Amino acid sequence: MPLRLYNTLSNTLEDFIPIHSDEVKMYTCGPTVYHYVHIGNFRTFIFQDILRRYLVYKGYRITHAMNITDVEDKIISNARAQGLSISDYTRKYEDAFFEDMNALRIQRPEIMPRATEHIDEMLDLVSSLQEKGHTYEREGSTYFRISSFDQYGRLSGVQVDEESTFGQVDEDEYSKENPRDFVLWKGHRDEEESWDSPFGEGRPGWHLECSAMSMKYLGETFDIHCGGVDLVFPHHENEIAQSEGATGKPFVNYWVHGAHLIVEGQKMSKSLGNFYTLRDLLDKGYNPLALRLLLSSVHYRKQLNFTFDGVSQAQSAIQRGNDFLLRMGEVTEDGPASAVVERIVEKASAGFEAAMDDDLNTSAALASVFELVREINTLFDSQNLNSGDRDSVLGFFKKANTVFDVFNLEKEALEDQEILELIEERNKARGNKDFKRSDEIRDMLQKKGIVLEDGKEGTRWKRRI
RNA sequence: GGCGGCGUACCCAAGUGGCUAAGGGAGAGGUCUGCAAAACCUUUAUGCAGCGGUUCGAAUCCGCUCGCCGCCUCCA
Repeated sequence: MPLRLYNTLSNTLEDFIPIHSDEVKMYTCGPTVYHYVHIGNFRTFIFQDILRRYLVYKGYRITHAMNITDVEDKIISNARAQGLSISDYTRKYEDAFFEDMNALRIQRPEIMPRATEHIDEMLDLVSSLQEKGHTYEREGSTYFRISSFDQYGRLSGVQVDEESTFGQVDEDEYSKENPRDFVLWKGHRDEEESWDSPFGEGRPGWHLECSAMSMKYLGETFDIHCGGVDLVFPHHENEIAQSEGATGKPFVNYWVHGAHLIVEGQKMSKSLGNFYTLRDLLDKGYNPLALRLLLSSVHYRKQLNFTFDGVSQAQSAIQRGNDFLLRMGEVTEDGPASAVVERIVEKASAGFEAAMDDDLNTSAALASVFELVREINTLFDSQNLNSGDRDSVLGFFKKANTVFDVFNLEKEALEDQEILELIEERNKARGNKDFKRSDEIRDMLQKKGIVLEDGKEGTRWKRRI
């Protein structure tokens, strides 16, 4: 079955058919590195990660590019205020971004270009646009004239006539022919860092980098472009205008946008005091994978209300999956998989793929995983499982986890000597009815995050996530 | 002013015309245990914001009402 994706360009669900049958080229708008990336940004990056991983799951080779915006108004003013160069200022946040991505198990895109390293490509693009009559110059800056591109507004549905403009227009935009015209190259001001160019000394407009870098690495027409909904207008609309204006070819076939995150029912903002970075959650003791699951488990086109209770709930759900994997590790009897187990695995697998194929219905996909957990647990309790069953179940789990990547499939140091010795000592104490000593050991391990489970088959231990 | 989304159990959340309304969390009961905890199982919506309509049949389609949120301006 083909993957179906909601394409903002057509406002409908479409079968996903890449330009090359076995290969997907995709571009996602990356972070502006002027601050630590917040959990709302990560909601978008995680949805993109799920998409990319599911494409790989479907067997596609993937080339994924994500830009790093390291030149932009806030960066320039913050860097100046701290007396740093742009690169010294941004590098810290860029490094932090990569750390956070690792913690959240967001796969690193194949190509992560920095805007400041692609000024030449951006200038080439402006030159092409100039040759084709899409630009004009005012007060040292070069603008894109949207009236020269008749498809303008096709993605967002925004009307180009001036009367439909609502709200205020920036003062320094008064000189534009149309308030919706956007800057390609900003003329030099004050002591800002700047670059020489055929359009005068200056720096690139924000929209320019994504067009220049995506086409450089993915071609003039490529498969998927993602971002948060807020980018539909004007950013992505402008990207289309710049790219198609310059090449005369379709820029992107599928535009896929993720809904925003709100916090405790309100828009996340610093003034409301509900603005969180991953670091804030780690400081409060939450596991990054719990955030990953929470952010993955709501459909990407539905607004997600972040709460701390939600993170805890996700953490418990991961624990349930990990506990299940521990139990599967205890299956010892050799033998071929039974028909019952095979049926359960097939059902789960079909359910998982049908859900993901349906515009990445992650909630339903996870339901398939947990339904299997319950059914196999029941069989496990009746002692009916052998190694074939286990391998079949784990095979499914492993595959599903290539997409979600929240469960612990590593056989972690179960032979951890110190812990095993303590458990043995405790069981001896229990045998001698020395419950004071046995409880002491139990409490001590508990404090280290290790939970003991006394059951029929003896004592099992696990680490809490 | 324009455009759009959402409202399903105590919480999160699938389901968008027809079998018993997924799944997770929490609570309750049970199994296990020295006691616990943990784990596992069972269980919890005659009901899908409200009111009307279409239909043999609606959470699902249509209309109105109420409530929440977003975009149109830098923004994931």
